[in-house]
Amino acid sequence: MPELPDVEKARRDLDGWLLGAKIAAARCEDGYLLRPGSAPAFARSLTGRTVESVDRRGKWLRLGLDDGGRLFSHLGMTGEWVTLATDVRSQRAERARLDVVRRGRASSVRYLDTRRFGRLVVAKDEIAEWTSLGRDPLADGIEASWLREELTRRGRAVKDILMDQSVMAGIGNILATEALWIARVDPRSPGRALHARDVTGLVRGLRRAIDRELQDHGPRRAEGEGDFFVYGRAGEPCPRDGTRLTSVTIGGRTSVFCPTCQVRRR
DNA sequence: CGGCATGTTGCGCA
DNA sequence: TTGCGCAACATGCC
Repeated sequence: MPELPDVEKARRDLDGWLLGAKIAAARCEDGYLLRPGSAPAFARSLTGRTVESVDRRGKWLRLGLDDGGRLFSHLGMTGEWVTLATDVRSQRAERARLDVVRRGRASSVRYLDTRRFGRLVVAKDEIAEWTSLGRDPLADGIEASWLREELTRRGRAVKDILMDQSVMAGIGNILATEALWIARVDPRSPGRALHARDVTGLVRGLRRAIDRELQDHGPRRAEGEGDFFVYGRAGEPCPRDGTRLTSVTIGGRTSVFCPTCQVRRR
């Protein structure tokens, strides 16, 4: 699920469920998700608090509490927040729950995470994972001049730079793959080799890829097998020119691209 | 059984 | 110091 658009959707959900709500009970028995932290500290720090803000930066979420404390949440690979009635048990891997009361109505917000790569961190102040994040494409916007400077000062593969959370926050393998295809840039091209036009193309590509995922093309999402241009489609024809899509590994991640219309800069 | 997966971190080697 | 590659983390699905 989670790259920037999915995390933004989670933020909107949480904002709707939790803003102004008082936490009547909080539980997370999964010590592995609390890195750092512990089940007792989680319950103690959250119980009785009121949620005053719900923010997102890159792939991180942050709840601001009335005593100045915060709850940070990273969805990892399979994390998601849902809401259920207080007495309903989730069918899937539930790892934490916040039982809240808002305008006199009780509800329960649950954190589900099959693979448990996610994290929940309760802290008094900001945490380094949050403060060291780079520019957020949605919240801060991206300017071609800024991106060009970031790319041209690095020799690493452009796809690697796009996914560097300390440069730009929120871009993962899917968005980077899609944006590079839209911009017709080979993912292996060194950042500093890109032309000015490649960079403007990338800015547009990122925007399009993010907006596309932000749309709720919800109904037949399950069966439709994800409607990506090239992500997950190695071996299939390029939607633009029909060339067989190739895949390479960059920074340990599979990168699909069209060897014909995506230009490789040196 | 092996391979793969939307994420991050840490280690070892240029 | 920078830049990689790669294994590891925990779990499910082909």
